[in-house]
Amino acid sequence: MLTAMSDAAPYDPADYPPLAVTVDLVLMTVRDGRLTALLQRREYAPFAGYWALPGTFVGQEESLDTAAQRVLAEKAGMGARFLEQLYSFGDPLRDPRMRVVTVAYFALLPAAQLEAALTPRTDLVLAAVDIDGGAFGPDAERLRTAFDHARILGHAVERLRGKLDYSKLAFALLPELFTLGDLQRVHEAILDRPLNKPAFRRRILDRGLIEGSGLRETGKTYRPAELYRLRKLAN
Amino acid sequence: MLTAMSDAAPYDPADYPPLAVTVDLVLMTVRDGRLTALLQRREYAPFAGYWALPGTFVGQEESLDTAAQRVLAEKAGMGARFLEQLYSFGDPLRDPRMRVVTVAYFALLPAAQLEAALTPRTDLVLAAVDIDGGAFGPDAERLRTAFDHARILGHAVERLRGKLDYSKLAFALLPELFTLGDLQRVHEAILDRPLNKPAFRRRILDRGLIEGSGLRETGKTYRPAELYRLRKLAN
DNA sequence: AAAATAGTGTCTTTCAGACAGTATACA
DNA sequence: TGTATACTGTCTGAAAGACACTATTTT
Repeated sequence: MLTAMSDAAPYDPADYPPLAVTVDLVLMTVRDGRLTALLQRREYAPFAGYWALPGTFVGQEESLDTAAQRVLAEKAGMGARFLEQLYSFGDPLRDPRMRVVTVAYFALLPAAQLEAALTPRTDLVLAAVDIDGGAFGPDAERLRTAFDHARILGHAVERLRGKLDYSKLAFALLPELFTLGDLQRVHEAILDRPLNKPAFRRRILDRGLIEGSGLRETGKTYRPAELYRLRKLAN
Repeated sequence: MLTAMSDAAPYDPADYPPLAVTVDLVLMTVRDGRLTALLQRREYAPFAGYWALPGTFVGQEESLDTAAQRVLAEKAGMGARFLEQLYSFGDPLRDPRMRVVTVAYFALLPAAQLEAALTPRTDLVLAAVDIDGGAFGPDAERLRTAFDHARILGHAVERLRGKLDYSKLAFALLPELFTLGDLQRVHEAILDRPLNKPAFRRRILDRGLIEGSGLRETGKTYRPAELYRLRKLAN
């Protein structure tokens, strides 16, 4: 029986059971109006042929955030515009081989940037995801997900929706210059429902987070929209 | 250098560095109009004389939630009305003795219930907390907190505020029967600001989560308020 | 009656949804 | 000129803040 550590004298190493700790990354973007996450096909048992989140063991001298950034750099090449810890999962049976506690993170990237980083790989897919953690391939077929990763995906979508209105997270999914239409489509993809255009514009502009660039779209067959950018100011 | 595990063949135990994993608990209540958390005075180095959150090591065969419930039972006797994972902290230097990753939880209890469970102990205090993680003793003196526990406290207060409006968490801080005034005082303590009474009543009653009991307060020197209870219905 | 809080009515402001209209690019 | 989308004006309804008022209990 374990006892509460703050009751105890200084630790005896025999007192604590060492566990493996990993970080799993939900790397998301909005592509073609759908919220998607990067999944990797597993080659080996268990769950061979199933799709899993990219992850890594946490090193002995490494913080959780650093481990997450390391996974991100491996998959997407250095930068993400948004990286945040999501939730930790520690069911003793979540990995059938051994006891592993995982700390899930989620990261956001503009679609163009993420797709560019992925080109060489064939075992990676950007899967559309829903609030229940369901993942769907290019032909809308359901993908079988490994371990408890469906649950992690569901948490990520939920967090994204919850923070959309009061954070700057949507801008991490867009290039530096974007139109209000682009921004609305990102919001609609995350919330999975259409939004009222005038109300959306008013709400966004009233927040004062973005400013017009004076530039306009080009190459469109209809009236080009003004390009906005995130204001550089505080926080 | 570690490699992403989903690239690797089945684990070689030498591949992963085992870490100690603990659970720390922010056990909160509202007392005398102030949001407070349970802290325990540390007897031994490091941080002897400082105040720390109660915690425990996570057992080899034990889920994170179960470990949190175990700490809760040790401090408050079985029941909490609300227990939720908060955030994980894994800075390599957060504990000077050894590498410890901690998963923080927070739990809510009515003040009367928590105070009853605490009576025998003198090394425990219900400290008023603020959004910056500051902790204050019975005479409003600032308490020195151990490890990164101030940061954990700040996260807990922030989470509580964020979820107050769209969850039932406030009711976990009240007895089964309570007045609308009691409920408003709980909200005000968590948000640390006064609320408008008619607007508060309308908002709460329109949500339909509570129902009048037909009973009234007794023993008050002024008009007794109606006692409400949480409706037993769905979710 | 005084004191103290419970509980209500109503005015105003704010903000989102709805919807129709005008504006401007290219084919 | 047609078409597609950008952008705007305005009505309506929902909900919160402010504030004054009435109600009900004990002392």
